[in-house]
Amino acid sequence: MATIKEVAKRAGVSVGTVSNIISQRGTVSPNLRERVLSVIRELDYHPNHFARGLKRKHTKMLGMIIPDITNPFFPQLVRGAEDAALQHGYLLVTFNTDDRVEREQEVLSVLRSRGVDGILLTIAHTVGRSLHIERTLEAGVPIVCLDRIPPRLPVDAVATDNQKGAEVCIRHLLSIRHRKIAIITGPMDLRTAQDRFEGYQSALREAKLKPDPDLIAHGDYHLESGYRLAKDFLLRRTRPTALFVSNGMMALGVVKALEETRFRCPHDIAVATFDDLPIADVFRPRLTAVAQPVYEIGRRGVELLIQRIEGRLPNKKPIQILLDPELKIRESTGFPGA
Amino acid sequence: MATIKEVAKRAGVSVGTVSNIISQRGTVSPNLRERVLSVIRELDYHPNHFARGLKRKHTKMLGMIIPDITNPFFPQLVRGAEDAALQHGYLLVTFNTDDRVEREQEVLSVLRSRGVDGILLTIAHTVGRSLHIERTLEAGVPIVCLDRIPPRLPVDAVATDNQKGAEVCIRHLLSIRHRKIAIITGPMDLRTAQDRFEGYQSALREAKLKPDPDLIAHGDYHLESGYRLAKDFLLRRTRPTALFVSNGMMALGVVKALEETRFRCPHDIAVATFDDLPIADVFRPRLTAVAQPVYEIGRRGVELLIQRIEGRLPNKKPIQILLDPELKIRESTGFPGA
DNA sequence: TTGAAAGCGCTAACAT
DNA sequence: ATGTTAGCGCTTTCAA
Repeated sequence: MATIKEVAKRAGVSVGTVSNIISQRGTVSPNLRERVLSVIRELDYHPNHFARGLKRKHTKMLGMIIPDITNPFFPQLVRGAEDAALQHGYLLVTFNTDDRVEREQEVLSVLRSRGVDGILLTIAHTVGRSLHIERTLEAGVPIVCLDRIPPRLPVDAVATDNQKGAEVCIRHLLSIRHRKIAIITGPMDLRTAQDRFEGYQSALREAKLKPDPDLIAHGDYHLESGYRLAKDFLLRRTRPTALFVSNGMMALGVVKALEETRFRCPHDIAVATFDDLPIADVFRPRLTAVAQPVYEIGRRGVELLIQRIEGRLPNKKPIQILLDPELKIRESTGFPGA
Repeated sequence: MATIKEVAKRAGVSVGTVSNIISQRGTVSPNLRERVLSVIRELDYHPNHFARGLKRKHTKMLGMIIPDITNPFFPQLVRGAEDAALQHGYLLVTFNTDDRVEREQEVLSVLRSRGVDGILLTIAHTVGRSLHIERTLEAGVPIVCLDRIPPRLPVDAVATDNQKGAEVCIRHLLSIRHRKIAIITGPMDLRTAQDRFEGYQSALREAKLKPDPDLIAHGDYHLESGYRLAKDFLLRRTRPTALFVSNGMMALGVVKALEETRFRCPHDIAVATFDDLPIADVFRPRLTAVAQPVYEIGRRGVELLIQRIEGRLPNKKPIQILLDPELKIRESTGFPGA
């Protein structure tokens, strides 16, 4: 590895000058700059970030903690974050927690000792307060929560407006004359699941319908529960006419149940889902879905985090950004009036 | 952030002693060690990784470069790598290249200047030689190639035995009496695609069948090409009786084509594919697939890389590990003799 | 416009 | 057994 010293020597200048040139600071004569730049190329010189970090007091490293990269929701989130981070000269280090709080704690600790400048966090599905998060915050490491907003914790966050998404979707179902609309919820200790459920209920109330306990099934956001609960609904004597699924993984389970039981959609039952997984395009009929701006959440999250890190925010008050989802009406709910 | 100096001062010892204690080196009297340790706790001292990296010449950071985390093949690869890296005390930093060589170059440069100890690389789909890779290798940064092995470049690698996988699969098709077996290949400048194609051909030759150009279609590993090429095959006057698809993304496209054209599988055409995407479980009929040990490739890749980094390998000779895939026979090819 | 030199926090070789 | 100290590669005054 060539060092700045070697570059300086070879170019016949001082290290200070080379430093000025690579950091685009100060004033250097064009011919000198040219000469130095060419030596840099020649020697295949890459500045050492550790020496730099040591001096500059920041690592330009961001940590990202997600439950599981293997869940098709997250790759897009990571992509959005990575693209934004790189654009701003930050490195992104990701970790999976498998939705386990102990793992989240461990990872947080690793990240801290590595001195990351800030952390993007999609919290593990947790019940109580999150002391490890508060402690990290207190230690002065900024955190931006993504997708899931921890209850009772003042923290920067970027997420989808889940309630609105569910409302819009249920309203659409109502508008095409559905009255027996079932829901498979997420795990009710998660805010996203609560909000989507709340949206479901408020849309029904709006239409003067009262939520029927028989039409409510509690899943856990995993494929298996979608499969099982959908089968339950399908195999009843009186089927609901429509089914709203609270996330994409469970919707995959629902599709599986549909394929297996050979009920036709939307003929026998209409299906709409939260999340528009890229993969969903493959099924017929294509699924009506509440598409979350996942990539955008990652992007905005990083931008908010960097603003916080660089002190470009007016005050300490946490900022929570809610992004609008988009309802994509497709064949699985039939067509209005059909 | 407390420094080692403050710890030393507060504990009334020299920095050298503190350093010895945290690195568990040298010999320190138990009482001194106790005293220092308690000061460390008291001050909430975390060693600065940058100063350490600057000195020790290693960062305990691994870079991982993949084409696109959004492609369902890669999350598992990343997971395997991450789990192994963490286990060995390394941090894993991932990057997407979108299969673009320029991006691969940029990323390699970022990684180098960040001083990663080694790099896991799934090369971008490229034609010519890869100078940037050779240069990185020359600069002494070990690289382990994953999944795709670059042609004409002596480098450590871990991949699936692609030829064998294709052979086993085609042999199975032959064993259940298929004779008109079509193939959708990958991009032929990729070794994996070549090898799978080679396996297809050699299995046919073995059965004294000569490959029929009409049954060979060249795709590009993306969903769209699988969709389009499958439709071509399906809409012919004389359909092939079986179709072998060279990767999972294209298989998704094939399923889409099947759903759209309403041909029945395996009745009208049998389908088998390379790659067993987790998502595939949702389709009916379930797809016969050559399952790659993806997670394992990631794991073994990291292990090989760390051995190389830590100089625990006997010599400089590149090690290429080929892992056996597993044929999962399912309904999409019907049952033997059916 | 350019150069010299003092650290950043830590490790490791060398003294004591 | 413990302390001293010279760097690691870079940035950043300050001086020339």
